[in-house]
Amino acid sequence: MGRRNLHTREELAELALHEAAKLVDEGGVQALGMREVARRIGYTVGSLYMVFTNLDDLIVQVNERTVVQLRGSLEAAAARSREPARRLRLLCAAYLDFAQRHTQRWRMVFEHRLPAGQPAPPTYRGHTQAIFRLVAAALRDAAPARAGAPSRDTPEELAVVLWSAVHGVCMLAVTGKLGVSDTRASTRRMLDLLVDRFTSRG
Amino acid sequence: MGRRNLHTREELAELALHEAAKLVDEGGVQALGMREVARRIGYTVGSLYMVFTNLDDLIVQVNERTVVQLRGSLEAAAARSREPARRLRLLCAAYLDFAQRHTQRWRMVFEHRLPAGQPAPPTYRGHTQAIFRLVAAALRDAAPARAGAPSRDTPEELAVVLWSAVHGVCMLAVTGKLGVSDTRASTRRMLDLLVDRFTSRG
DNA sequence: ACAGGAATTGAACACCGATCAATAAAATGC
DNA sequence: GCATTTTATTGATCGGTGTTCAATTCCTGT
Repeated sequence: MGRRNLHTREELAELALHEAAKLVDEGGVQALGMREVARRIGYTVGSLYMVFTNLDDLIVQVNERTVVQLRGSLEAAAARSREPARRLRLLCAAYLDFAQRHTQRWRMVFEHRLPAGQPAPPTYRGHTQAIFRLVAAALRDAAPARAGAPSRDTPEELAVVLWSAVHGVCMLAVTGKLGVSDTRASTRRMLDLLVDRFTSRG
Repeated sequence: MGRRNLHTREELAELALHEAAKLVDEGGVQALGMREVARRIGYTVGSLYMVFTNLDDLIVQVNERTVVQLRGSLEAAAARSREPARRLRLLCAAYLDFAQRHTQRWRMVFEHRLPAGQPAPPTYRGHTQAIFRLVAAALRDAAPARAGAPSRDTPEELAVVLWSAVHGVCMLAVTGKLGVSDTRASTRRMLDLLVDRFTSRG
């Protein structure tokens, strides 16, 4: 077959990314292969290489979408309450919810290694930092409430620490590496406990 | 070549596991392959399959050793102080140190997926729980010091939360997914901050 | 010394990501 | 409307992987 022009390059990329994401959700990174993606969108491998430089590129672009989606979920959660402490808890719940609903894609974001060379695309950092800013804002709003000795630590630093911690709890819970019961409810309790302890002194 | 009997099965496994660990340390999971391991220990692939059922089996056994080594490091750290708060900080420092020294092998422990079927071997859980017990013990020792209202949360629950949090900080720091500066010193500060906040109310 | 068994190999298989000449259809010029 | 150029698409191909297994070669017990 020669050229068909059924889809533009953008459409082809869209199809591929969509199907790739589905593939990952179904069977983890391991299930993601160029041939399988091509088959599912009705093309052959060669066509994918017109749009993606290689498999890593495809993965990075899927990850980028996942991060955008995650950021959206967290922003929606943050908008649901003006009360800082409650907002933090909503953020945690949203993060855990996302990790549990899109476990495979979420893991891929954090576990994929790109080969030796250069780092993730700059847009990654943008979204990551936006997430940190959501947490930092909540922490900043929470801090003045506790009068008295103001903390030496900036909300930005605190946000990084707190969110890394939340991330760790979600990751171990979701991957079952805790060796303990990992019910949805118990994990939420753990997160509440973490935030409680973390914010109990400003 | 026929049988040589240069090594017993155990020795062969030992050689393979040792070289596999080195391979991972050098180039991550990606660098670990049956053929390469075989080449390095002076055998061919076939021989490896006398000792390991497949690559996943090899990986799991490398991971098991890593976990044992990690547990040893943490136990040594815990033995270095009887003062609970200080002991917690030593445990954190030891964990971070291990993650930074053996980054690739450490990541493999948490990131490796074994295919669909059964979970990690039971010895895994044993060591994992031993680690949690170290943390729980320190927390238990720390709790009575703060008199007044005793916490409703058991030290075991607290240990799981705290250690998951510590794990998250170490992981994001070590993999550079934070998007912020990830110097050794700053990460240790983050861990101290986390433990501080976490234990400031018993 | 011999037979039986066990260790070791190397070729094979099926799959993967990646490349690229060949091809067929659309786009363009006339 | 026809010829030419351009471009999308294919499918065969390459080197690599994990895995299997018949064949080989040596050790071991008698």
